[in-house]
Amino acid sequence: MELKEAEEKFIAAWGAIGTQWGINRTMAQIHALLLICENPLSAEEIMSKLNISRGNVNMNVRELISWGIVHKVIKFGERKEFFTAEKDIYKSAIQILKERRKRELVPVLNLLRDLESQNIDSGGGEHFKKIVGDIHQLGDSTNKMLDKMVKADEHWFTGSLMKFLVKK
Amino acid sequence: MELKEAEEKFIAAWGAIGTQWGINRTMAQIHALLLICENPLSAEEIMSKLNISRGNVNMNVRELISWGIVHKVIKFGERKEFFTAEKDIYKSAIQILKERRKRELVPVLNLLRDLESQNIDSGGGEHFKKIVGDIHQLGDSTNKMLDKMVKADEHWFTGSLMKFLVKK
DNA sequence: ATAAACTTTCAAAATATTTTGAAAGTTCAA
DNA sequence: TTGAACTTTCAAAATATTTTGAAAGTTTAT
Repeated sequence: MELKEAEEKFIAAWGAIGTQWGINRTMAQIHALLLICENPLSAEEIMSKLNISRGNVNMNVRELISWGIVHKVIKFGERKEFFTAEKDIYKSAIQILKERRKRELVPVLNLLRDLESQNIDSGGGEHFKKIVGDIHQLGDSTNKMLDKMVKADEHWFTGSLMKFLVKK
Repeated sequence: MELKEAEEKFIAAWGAIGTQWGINRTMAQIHALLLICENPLSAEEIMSKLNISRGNVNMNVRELISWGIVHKVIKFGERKEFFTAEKDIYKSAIQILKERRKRELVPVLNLLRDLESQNIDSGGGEHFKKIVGDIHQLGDSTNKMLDKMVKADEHWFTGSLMKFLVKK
C-alpha cells in the first residue's frame, strides 16, 4: 500500500468516526490531516488537500483551536498563518477530557444543583428527589474522577492511575 | 416550586443536555420522563406527555432499549406494552459506557489495526506510523480501562476503583 | 495613505437528521 | 377466521446542521 493511500484512508475513516462521536466530519478530517502532517499547513493547503471551502476551513480550524488540540503557528517572514495538531496524543486526550467535562458535565451539575435547591411545595416527589440526588452523586463522582485525571501530570496515563486501572 | 414544574424543568433540561451529548432531544426527554415516573408508561402516555408522534415514540424508545437503559414491561391482563427506565443510575451509566465502547471505540481500534497491518511500500511514513501507533496504544489502554469498569461488580463506583480515583 | 495579502463573516444552498402520521403489519380474544 | 387493539414502518415534511463563496474586515509593507 502506498503511504498516500494509507494516509487518505486514515483521514476518511477519522472523519467517519468523528460523526459517530458527535463531531462534524470536516473537523475530524482536518484534525487527522494536521496530525499526520509533520509541518504546519496553511488554510489554502487544507482547502486543497480536503477539497473544502475557505469558510469551512476557517470555522473548523477555529473550533479545533478552541478545543486546544490544534495550534496556530506563525512562520517567520510569512504573512500566512499555519496550523498544526498537537502531536502528543495523550496531551490531546486530556485536553478533550477537560473540554468535554466543561461542556457536557458541568451544565448537568448546575441543573441538578438548581433543582435540588428549590423547595418543592406540597408533599410527594420523593422519587423525583431520589433520582435527581442519585444523578447528582454520580455526576459529582465522575467530575472528581475527571479532575484527577486532568490534573495529574502529563504521564498519568502510564503512571500509577493507569497501572491501577489496567492491571491484571 | 410545584413538583410538576420541577419535573418539567428536568425533562426540558435533560433534552437540551442530550443534544450537547450528541443524543437527540426527544430520546433524552423520553429517558428523563421514564426516569422520574415510578410506573411504566405506555406509548400513548409518552406521546401525550411530551407532545410527540407515535412513530417518534416508537423509534426513540427502541433506541433507548437498544442502549439497555429502558425496558419493556408487560402488564398482566393488558395488551399494551409499557416502558420504564432503569432506575439504578449506576447501572445505566455502566450500560452507556459499555455501548459507547462498542459503538465509538471498537471501530477506531479496528481501523488502526487494519492500518498497521498494511505494509507501506517505499520508505518514509515514519511519522504516520508513529501517530497511528500512539493512537492505537491510547485506544488500547482506554479500552482496557473501560473493560475493567464495566466488568467490575455493580458497586465499582463506590468500591476501591472509585476510592482510588477520587481519593484526597 | 494605499494596496496587497491575508482572515473572518454570513446569508444562501446543500446536506443530514428528526418528526409526523397514515398505512401496513402483528397479535390475540372471541 | 375475524376484527379490535395494538406496534411498526416509511415516505414526505419539518427542522437543524454544515458548507459554500463572495464580500467585508484586518493587518502589514511600503
